[in-house]
Amino acid sequence: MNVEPRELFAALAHDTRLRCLLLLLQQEELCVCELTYAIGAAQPHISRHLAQLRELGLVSDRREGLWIHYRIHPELPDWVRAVLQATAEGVGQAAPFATDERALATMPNRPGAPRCA
Amino acid sequence: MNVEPRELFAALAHDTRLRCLLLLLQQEELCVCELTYAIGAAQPHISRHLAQLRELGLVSDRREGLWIHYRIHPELPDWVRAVLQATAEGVGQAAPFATDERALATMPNRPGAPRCA
DNA sequence: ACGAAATATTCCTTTGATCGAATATACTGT
DNA sequence: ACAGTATATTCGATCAAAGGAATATTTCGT
Repeated sequence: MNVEPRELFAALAHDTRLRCLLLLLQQEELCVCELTYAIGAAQPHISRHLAQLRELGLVSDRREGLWIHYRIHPELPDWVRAVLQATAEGVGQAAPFATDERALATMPNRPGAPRCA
Repeated sequence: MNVEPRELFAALAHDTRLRCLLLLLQQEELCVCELTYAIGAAQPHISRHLAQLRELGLVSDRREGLWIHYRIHPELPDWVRAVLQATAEGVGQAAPFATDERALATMPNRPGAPRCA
């Protein structure tokens, strides 16, 4: 897979998209409602930005019934993953990224996780 | 020094700025005319984008007579440097970044280097 | 003080991204 | 078939970034 640096960085240059990517970097897989809850934005807002990440090939999606689960694209080039990893280490403890994780942890009725129990 | 990820990535999301930064990552220090020659753009174009990098604190500048030498800001946070490094390793061998280095290598009358001989 | 070289800035126009609100689509259970 | 839930898309308006061309600034040598 080929990722143009200009397009990658343009994608990362928006808080909503970066927050989604950093959450996905931690959580393996998340559905739209989980991302919406964690970030605390309107659903169309999240969906729009997820669409951009999808069109760029940065994330892949998988439908499971009513839910669509997103994850970091499995074939993402190593250097792109390294960029994300470095960013997570650099700013992951600061707002709003750290608070996103905490918000997600307190979400009730999460799809996926509950049904594995 | 504090760098907002949104601003960092917005800065990297332009080829001219990324080309300047990747050249500086290799060359320690370069003046505007060297960057202009290597990239092959108009001087005001380069100068404008260098100004943005400077205002963001990503590069520092040093005047020496008629020339102004730029370098990666010495106090750049580690994670930002890691992002640049990963990018250089990922796309440094591809156009236009690789060709910039070759163009710079063939530049005649470079300030700085010549007078050290 | 003047001309020349290196660099920076301004002006104006154009293009592209983002947003809120509304609406559309896809799937499930009954 | 219908209602409800999750997700995606469209529309129109707004705002910021980028470009070309021209010009300003700083410094040096004489």
